Amino acid sequence: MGLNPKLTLEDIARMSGVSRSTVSRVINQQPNVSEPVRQRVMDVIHQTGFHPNLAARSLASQRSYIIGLVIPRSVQNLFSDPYIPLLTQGIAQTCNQNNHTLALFLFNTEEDEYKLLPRIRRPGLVDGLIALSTHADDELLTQLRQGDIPYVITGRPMNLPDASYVDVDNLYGAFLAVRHLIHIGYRHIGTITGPLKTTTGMDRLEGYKKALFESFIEYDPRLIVEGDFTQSGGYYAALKILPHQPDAIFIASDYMVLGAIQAFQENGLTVPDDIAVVGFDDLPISSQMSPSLTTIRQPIRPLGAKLVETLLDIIDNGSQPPRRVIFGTELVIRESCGAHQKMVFQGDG
Amino acid sequence: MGLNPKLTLEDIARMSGVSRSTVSRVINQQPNVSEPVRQRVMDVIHQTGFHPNLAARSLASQRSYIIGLVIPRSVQNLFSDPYIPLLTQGIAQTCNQNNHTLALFLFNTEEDEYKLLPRIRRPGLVDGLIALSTHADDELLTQLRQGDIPYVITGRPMNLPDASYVDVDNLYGAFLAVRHLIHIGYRHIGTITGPLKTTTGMDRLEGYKKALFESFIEYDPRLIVEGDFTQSGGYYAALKILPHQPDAIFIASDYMVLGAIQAFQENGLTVPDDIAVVGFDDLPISSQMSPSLTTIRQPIRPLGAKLVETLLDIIDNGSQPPRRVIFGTELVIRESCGAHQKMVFQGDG
DNA sequence: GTGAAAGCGCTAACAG
DNA sequence: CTGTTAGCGCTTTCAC
Repeated sequence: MGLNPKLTLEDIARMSGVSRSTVSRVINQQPNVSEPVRQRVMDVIHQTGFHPNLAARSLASQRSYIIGLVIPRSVQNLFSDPYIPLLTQGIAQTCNQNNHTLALFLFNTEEDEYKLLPRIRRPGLVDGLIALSTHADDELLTQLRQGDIPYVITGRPMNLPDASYVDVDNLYGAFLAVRHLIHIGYRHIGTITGPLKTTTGMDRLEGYKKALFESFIEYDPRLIVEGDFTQSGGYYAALKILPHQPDAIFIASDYMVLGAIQAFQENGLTVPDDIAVVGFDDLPISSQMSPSLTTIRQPIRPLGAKLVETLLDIIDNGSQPPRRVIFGTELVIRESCGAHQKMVFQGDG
Repeated sequence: MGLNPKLTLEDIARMSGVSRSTVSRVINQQPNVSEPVRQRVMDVIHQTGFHPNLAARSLASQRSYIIGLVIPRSVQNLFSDPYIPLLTQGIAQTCNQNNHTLALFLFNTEEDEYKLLPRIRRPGLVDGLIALSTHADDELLTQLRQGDIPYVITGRPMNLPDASYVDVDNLYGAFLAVRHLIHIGYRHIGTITGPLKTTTGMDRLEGYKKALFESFIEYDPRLIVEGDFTQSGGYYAALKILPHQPDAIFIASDYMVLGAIQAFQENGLTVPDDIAVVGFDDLPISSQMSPSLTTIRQPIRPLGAKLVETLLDIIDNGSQPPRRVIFGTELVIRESCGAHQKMVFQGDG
């Protein structure tokens, strides 16, 4: 199979008795090649195991067919959150399907940031970028806006009116979660939020407030504790909220739930009997843990797929007008909310 | 700062009154440039925000400065295991430090495998590859051996005598874990292994056996259950081992511990009182969970760093002789083994 | 439908 | 120490 490693278009052309251009046309599936010729060239290509050199193609066509995934420092600590690997899987798979290569830019340290940002912007490397969303003052976003590289952001960015992004309906998702708790009968409902300098954190808090408001429940500021989407963040936030004795709690990410539940256990509280829990994300682990987690499902892999598709669209057709895609979310009722114990749940239409 | 996007070496050369070659020399930090000239060129480069085109550089120098990380389908389900993201961080960071770009090749489906393998081998894309280890019959390894791309493998591969790899001392690590349990006083010690068609799984099982053997404890085959390094794998393996009433158990990865502990809880067993546990990896979560996990620490990030360094060495200096790096491991004693309750632990010299 | 020729922007001998 | 020159292997007009 994989025979001569260093063939060029020229060689294939000679071997099939045509010109370089024709071979190029065949490889790129362009029209204007007669069927017999196409066949002949294809045969030679298969027999030789030829692959065109990508650097040369990039240089000539001004397209590398590489897209970059940028994970800024501010979400680095979240890399153990299964959310990111899951999203990455969706992105990687869609890259493959579209014959693009995925470059991964992880910013570990501030030093990385200095070295990496200029490199990313080098011409001839990536055709476009997918950036994980962060707070507004992130250096990365500034650079993206100034640069001329097509990009798309996961999650609505804060001060980037012209940016394209893909997001889920965080507000409505959180609203669903809290309304569900209210329907079951809880009234003293707390929340552990995401970082409130991100739109994701803010929107989910808004949804929480909206659900309470809709049911004429006044919210107690002491029952709102800011988390940071990490497991240990969830743990400490839970400790902070516990003295105020919520009977139920909406936690803005499943990964934080893991930490929070540990805090509950250490304080002798069992879920859902002593405290009901609804999360957000629906990670694979959420259905397997015990008690299984009632949560808001967001379509993580499809989100990754859409990010790639949107980016490719922008690369091909320009960044204007900005693309905005919002995925819906879905309430998944399991054990941790206590619905099955407390009442016969009858839908919440 | 980021001004004109489409400058070329030629432009910089003209602007600083020298030839293209000289600018190239300055950029690549080659000798044979007088200090004044270097200064002048550097000034122009900074003022213009010039970055050389990477595709052109790749083509001319036959080096892309991109290295690929290949995660085969057989470890895809492990992508939620924090081990992989951690390793990826180490790899990414070291790539940055060495001015290389990291390309991520995730094989989700069999289809991906067909599309991706040929693409990876295209000339002009990657300078070399880091492959996560898998079982011997993985298509990927076959392809790597046949191809002419430099590569290095994480974990000793099975039937690849000439391959370079970076690994930890799995056998001795497992040995440490089990010897520790024996020292504390347990005698009916079980193990949940990794996949036994991988060297990692096999070596850790060997270490378990060796420790028992050394203490003249005959091993009970019913206390050895094969896992697959996943959380749910740990769960089911634990269910399978429980009827045979081990008083302690060595679990070949911390991530599997998470599943196993859930199985213990559901069966009314508490750790370490009813069953002692020692894991392997020492993930960030291992010290935070409750009870905190006694485990074998392996230096995951340094491992990633060494992988990159080894690969770059191979790229520069050839793949012969094969490089083999084995990292040591370390027993980290926490709560889950019950050492502190059972006895005053006095080291195990 | 096919081929010839002109680059893409850089590196790397080779002169000088 | 610096400049000239010849490619790297492909895409892409433009003729025919």
